[in-house]
Amino acid sequence: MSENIRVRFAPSPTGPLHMGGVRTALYNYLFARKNDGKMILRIEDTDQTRFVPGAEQYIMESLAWCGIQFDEGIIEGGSYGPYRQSERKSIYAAYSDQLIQSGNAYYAFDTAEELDELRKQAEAERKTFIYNSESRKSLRNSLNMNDVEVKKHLDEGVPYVVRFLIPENTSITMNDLIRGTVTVKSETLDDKVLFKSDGMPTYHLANIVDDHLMEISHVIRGEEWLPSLPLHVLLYEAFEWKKPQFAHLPLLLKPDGNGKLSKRDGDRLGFPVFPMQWKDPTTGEISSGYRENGYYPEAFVNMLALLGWNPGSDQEIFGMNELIEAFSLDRVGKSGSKFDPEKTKWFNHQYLIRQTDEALAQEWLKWLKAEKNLEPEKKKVVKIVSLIKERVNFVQELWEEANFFFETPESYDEKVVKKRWKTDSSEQMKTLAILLDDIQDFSAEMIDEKIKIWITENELSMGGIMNALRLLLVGAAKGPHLGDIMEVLGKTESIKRISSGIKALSN
RNA sequence: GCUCCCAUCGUCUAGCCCGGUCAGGACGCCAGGUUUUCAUCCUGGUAACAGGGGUUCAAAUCCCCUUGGGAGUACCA
Repeated sequence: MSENIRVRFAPSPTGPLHMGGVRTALYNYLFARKNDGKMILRIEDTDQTRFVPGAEQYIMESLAWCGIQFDEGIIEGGSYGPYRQSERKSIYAAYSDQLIQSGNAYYAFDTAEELDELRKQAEAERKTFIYNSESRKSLRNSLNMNDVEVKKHLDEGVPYVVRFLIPENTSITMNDLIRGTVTVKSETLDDKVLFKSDGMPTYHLANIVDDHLMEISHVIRGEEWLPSLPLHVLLYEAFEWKKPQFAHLPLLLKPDGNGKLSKRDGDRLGFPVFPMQWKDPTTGEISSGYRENGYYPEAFVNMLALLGWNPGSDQEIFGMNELIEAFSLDRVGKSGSKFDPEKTKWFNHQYLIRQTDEALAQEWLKWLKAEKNLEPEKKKVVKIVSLIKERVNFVQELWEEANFFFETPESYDEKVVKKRWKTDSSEQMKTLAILLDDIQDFSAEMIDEKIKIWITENELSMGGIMNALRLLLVGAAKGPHLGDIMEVLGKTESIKRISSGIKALSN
């Protein structure tokens, strides 16, 4: 029996989760489900200064909207809790102490200001200050003090942090499921802070301790963590703990130019970068979300899944269960992916046209009530939707393609008038109106048949008649089959539009 | 700057590990066809192995260098 698969998604509640984060969560989720493992949500809120109210709630709601479910977490519970690091505060100090005792960490009494100053100085000389095997020899830390001095500092309550002691002259070899073997020399690493002077652990310590305690088997996270992997590996070794397997996901890049996808790109190029709308609690600024923009969560997830992973086949449309079935970490690419807002729309189109007419009508009915204060008969809406759904990417775009079903045209597209409204159109339309009035069963089939016969008998041009008629009924050169339009409008409305149109255009 | 990661059409990508295919698919774009219009749809087209060196009968595929891009470099995660 192999080990139990346990993965976690560990966001920091410092703001809305952006789509890159959603993708990381998604890959974790797919991996867990595929391998009969557990998916855990852990909130990493060790930085009290960056706490943003509502962010935690937002993260959970977004993931729920996407259909990403957790087996353990702050809502779901579980036997490895608590799942919020701020509530695990008491756990970490002992591990920090353990590292000091084993000689893997030390106290550092340098103040933030002192270090800032050193960084500034180094920068002036076009160098970078690093707290490492070289510089630590001349700084205010326990490595340079005897036990009495250290104790004195501690007893007097001098603020301190705990730093990890990077071993000298070794090379660290790490294995990444996506990148293979990565090797780094220990001299290039710095003695990272593990425990802050405010009594909270840093990400590095809390993360390793919690992953160990929660028996995480696979750490699947963004590539921005790759540079701290050596530290994490060293930490596991210092604790003498079994390491999880690591997989560092490539980043999501901006659609144009270079760099990591950011909120600004969305504003600039006009697409959401967040799954749901977010209102900044301090500035009140609103960032748009996929949900509010009319995207189906399935489409959003499908798009995200294919951004950096592929099934190795030509299939592009995947439901969640199909994604789970097909997913594997070794088909995740190594290079960053530029996000394509256009293809995202295409995905939504694919999901929209797969909705049943009934379901789509239900959605649109809600929209019509909310946006246009219309409450049309459902049967009619189902019919309209069946006629036009192929044309749109979003439910809210249906109106643009179908407004004429609800509103009598008030103006007529001038270009079309010029092209389609001929001198004899007026007479022809009058005759046609009488013909239509005569039809008892006002169905598309019947209408089509009658018109066709009339046109043939009088040797009229199909295009000429139909285009002029369309102009009167729709006001423009757009829309589905005319027979269908008239069936939906009904006899009375159709004839009314023809008469008023003739009147308007004869002036 | 330093450390690490990455590199196939404009974009997402298959192919690379285990060298031999007209380098395949999708989005977008363009053209043609269907249609009473528009859209859909169908057909076709556009367009890539970053550059250079090796290894080999043969390199997108293996090796090296260059270039380009990305990330990290906080008492943030």
